[in-house]
Amino acid sequence: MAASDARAELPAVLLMGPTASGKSTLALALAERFPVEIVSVDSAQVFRGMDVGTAKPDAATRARVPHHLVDVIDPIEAYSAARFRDDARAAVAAIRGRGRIPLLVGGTMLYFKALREGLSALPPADAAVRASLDARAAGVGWPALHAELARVDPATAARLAPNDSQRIQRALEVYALAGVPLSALQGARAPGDALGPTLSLALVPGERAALHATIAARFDAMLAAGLVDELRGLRRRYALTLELPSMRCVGYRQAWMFLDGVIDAATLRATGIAATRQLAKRQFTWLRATAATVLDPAAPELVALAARLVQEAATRPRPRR
RNA sequence: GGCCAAGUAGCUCAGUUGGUAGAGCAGCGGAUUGAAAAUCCGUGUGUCGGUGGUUCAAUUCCGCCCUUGGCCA
Repeated sequence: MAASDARAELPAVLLMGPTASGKSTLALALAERFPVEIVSVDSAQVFRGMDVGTAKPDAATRARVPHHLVDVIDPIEAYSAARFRDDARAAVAAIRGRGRIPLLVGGTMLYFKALREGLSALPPADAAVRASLDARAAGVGWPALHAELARVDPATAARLAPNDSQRIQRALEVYALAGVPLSALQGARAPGDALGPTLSLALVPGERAALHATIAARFDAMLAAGLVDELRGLRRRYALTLELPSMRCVGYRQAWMFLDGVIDAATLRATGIAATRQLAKRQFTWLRATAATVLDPAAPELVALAARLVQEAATRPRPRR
């Protein structure tokens, strides 16, 4: 087997886990033992300038280990699962091209899914169509638009709740742009095997109470590190609104209300911590349905165990395609 | 020490003209196809502070006690 073929078959390592579970720490430990480059799978770390609240790796860390898909857009812009799928696949190919192992680390489970299973061929988001739908919903309410969806796309309407604003809007948007129902386009997915061989690891804390304590401590650390000041600066620099995807991120939304005087400091802390716990809970739900080797972050030999799994995946003979 | 008010779900509170109680938030479970740290769905038994009394029946009425807050000494 030629060396170039072996390189092309290096595994992509997927490291998934809820917020504050220790993913980054484990990833950096693996980076000391293997020639890896990290690909962030995180819908919040893509925003430039949002460093404190997204627990973004610092400059020293990024100088030591290459990080991809961090700081890719401004907070007034929007990212997407489809763009992530494209960007991540390109990054994985480039990393393999350098003979290194792509280590994809993060907690945005929809992005992992888009990467592994692919996405259907659908029209991209259209700001004008969305603005129009938002305006109509403000007048008649989302249940009325849900009823409208039921007339043009009964299959999609049937699986959506009348108040699921985001999905109703998307379904109507697709119909407006494509002229055919979303349900008619979703059947055929672009194949997800473009990722090549993968090792899927899930870092799942066994004790919820311990994770909750970690979450609280980490949010306090973010406040102490200047989360509110960071947002104040961002609001000066950009024409931000609370409705932007960036400002819906955990911590920033609460800090925004604090800066506006809607909530006090104690409420900022309480709601910020609660929102983080709720995020973690949704991530648990994804992980329970995701095929992966489960690791307990509290395991004494965690790094050694993970390293062995990566070693095995990297040296296992793989059939030529 | 006296007077007043309050003690009900993890938290903030509502309520029962006596038939053992319910909201918001939190928590927990689930969904998830170009905004996903988003969006949405489901889920509420707790010595109703303690104790004695009245009553067929007390969380509810009465007595005493405890705790907290306020006012007066």
